[in-house]
Amino acid sequence: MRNQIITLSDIASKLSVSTVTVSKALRNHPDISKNMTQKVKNAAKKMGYIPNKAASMLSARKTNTIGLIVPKIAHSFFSSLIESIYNHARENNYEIILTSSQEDSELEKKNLLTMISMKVDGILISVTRDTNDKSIYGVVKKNKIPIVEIDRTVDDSLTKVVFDDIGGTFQAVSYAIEKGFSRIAFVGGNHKANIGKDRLSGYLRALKKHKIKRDNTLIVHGGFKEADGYSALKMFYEQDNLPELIFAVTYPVALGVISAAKELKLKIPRDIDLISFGDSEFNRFIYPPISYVNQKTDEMGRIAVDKIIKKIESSEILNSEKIIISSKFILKGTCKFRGK
Amino acid sequence: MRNQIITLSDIASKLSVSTVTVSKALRNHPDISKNMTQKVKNAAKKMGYIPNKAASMLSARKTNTIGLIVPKIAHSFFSSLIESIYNHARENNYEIILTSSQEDSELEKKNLLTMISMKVDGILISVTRDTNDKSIYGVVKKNKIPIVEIDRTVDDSLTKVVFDDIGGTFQAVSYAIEKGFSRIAFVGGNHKANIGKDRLSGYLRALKKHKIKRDNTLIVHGGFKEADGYSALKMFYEQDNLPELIFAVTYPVALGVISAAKELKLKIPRDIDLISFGDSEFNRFIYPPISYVNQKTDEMGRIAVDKIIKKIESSEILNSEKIIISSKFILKGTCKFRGK
DNA sequence: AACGTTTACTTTATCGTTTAAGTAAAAATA
DNA sequence: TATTTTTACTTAAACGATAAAGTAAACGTT
Repeated sequence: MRNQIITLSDIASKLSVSTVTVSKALRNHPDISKNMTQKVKNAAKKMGYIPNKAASMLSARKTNTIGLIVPKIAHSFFSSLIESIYNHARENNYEIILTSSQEDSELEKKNLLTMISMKVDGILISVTRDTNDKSIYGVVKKNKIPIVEIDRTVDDSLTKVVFDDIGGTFQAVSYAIEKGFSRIAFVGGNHKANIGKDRLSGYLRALKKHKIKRDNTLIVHGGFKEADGYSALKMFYEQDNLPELIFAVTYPVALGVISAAKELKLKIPRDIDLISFGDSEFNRFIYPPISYVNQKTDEMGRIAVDKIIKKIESSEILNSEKIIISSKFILKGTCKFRGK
Repeated sequence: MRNQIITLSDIASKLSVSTVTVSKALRNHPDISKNMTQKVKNAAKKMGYIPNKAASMLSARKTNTIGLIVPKIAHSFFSSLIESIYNHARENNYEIILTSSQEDSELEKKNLLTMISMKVDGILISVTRDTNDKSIYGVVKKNKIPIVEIDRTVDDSLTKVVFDDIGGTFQAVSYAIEKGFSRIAFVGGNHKANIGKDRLSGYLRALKKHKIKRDNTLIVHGGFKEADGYSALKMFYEQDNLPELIFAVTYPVALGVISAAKELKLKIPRDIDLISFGDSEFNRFIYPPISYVNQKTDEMGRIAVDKIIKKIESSEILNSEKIIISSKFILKGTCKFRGK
């Protein structure tokens, strides 16, 4: 077993042909005869040739690589999304370079530079909750790299794939109202971020439709994390302003509410009821399982990959689209009825 | 805003120096004067220069990139591990190329080739549960790429970072026995895989120490997934061979047990008790929270990254080590005592 | 003043691949 | 049969960076 790294020219000299012939043969270029193509492929296989992507990128300006930037990895929504994106990318012969911005928009900017530096063919990004300035995409645009936003977005001019945040929330909150709830809180969500803003607007729309007056003491701003749900419920309790039901802007926020409820000895759904936007694979195991607005992560990943590849592979500039994936309210163990 | 991509030679010609001067200046090479270095850096910044990694790789044979291969992404253990590896890699100025083998060892082989093709500086891998042939590393070794195995391993000759599967299981099972449990089942785990094998051996060792005879009807082979736990409990029930306590080889397996228990109307811990190897961030939310053997994923990620970087950056060939991260039994809501 | 040394650059060659531009021989066409 | 076209290659050039080798000027040293 030789441990030299095999290059095109090794194969070429072995077969006494030029490297270009080898390169073309391996790519099934019509210039090369069937016979030679086969000979080259056999030799390549036998010699254990593995192409050098760096070299081919430099020459061909194509890496077959998609850069993926998420705010967090170890998070059930994002890890499902990453998996879905990874699988669909692979089916289409693209690799994934993954970076996480850890909800830090400075790091996010660096990640964008990294992607450009690594010459990814396209970028999929879900921005941090604090990113509210689309100027972060300046470099990307300057370098003409296709980009698609997913779930969390900031730039209206870009193609994006999102859930039906407004509609899903509207449906869930309307359902609750129709079941007899009226003091419904909206908890969590940075309202600069699209998902916070849109979910809030779905909530408000539902109140309006049912002629319930907006009560700002029941709308809590904040983040998308467990701690945000936790502190919100604590606050309601301390201010003696408990709502009948909490709409949690994400599943982690809902968990925070549950956690605070446990400490305060409030029973869900008896003392306080709960719905969340999004669920997790663990929802079946908690009691009661939270009723939620579903997020079809697999579909989101698939569509996002399709869109970015379409942008990469079509030479003309496609106009931007906003793909909205329907999100429906799923009734589980909470929000069943108002009253004991 | 020009939309040309800026290269070293653009900067060079702007400053009327050679590209080499620019290249060296940007890398703080001592050949270049303070003055010139500053001038170059300013120009680079102003012109929006972003290095082309493919080019520098080709020239310098270094990508500052680590390939990460996991069997699954959307899995709480692996997503935490990925996050930890990502963060520590970034701190050390390495990027991550992520691939998932989806528990498919053929795909795993392809992923290894991809990594070589992308010229990663080193590879971190957690093999699929079916990988039992270290020959998969043939190409990697031939290409002299440093590799470190994490958690799931197959090749004794490689450096690896693992949990104390034997010791952790031994501790947990011993605890259970001391609390009065004697019919303890071991569920899940492909016993070809190291984690299955070692956890089984910790279990057997605990039985032996406490002079409990091994009962093969209580040892269930299988995978590491929820379905495996589910079917195991169903089987015990149908065969009228319920154990007093189940040691689940992974947290998902434990969830499967819970799920089956729910269907069979068996209460945990009253009718059947449960421990798992590993937990999840959701464990606090299920009732009762499962007592488990802890896995310090962050530490595992950090050590794995340290080891692979050490291998990458030291020219001499380091001999292989096996780093064992201690794993301790953590008592939560299960396995408290035997008897009603 | 004559010499070696250091400083701060430049020139040249190379990494492994692909694209563009040849070219000789074979095949098709007139 | 003479000419054009096609086939199946090759040679040359390039992608953008870096490493190695070269060089002129400034600086030290005795």
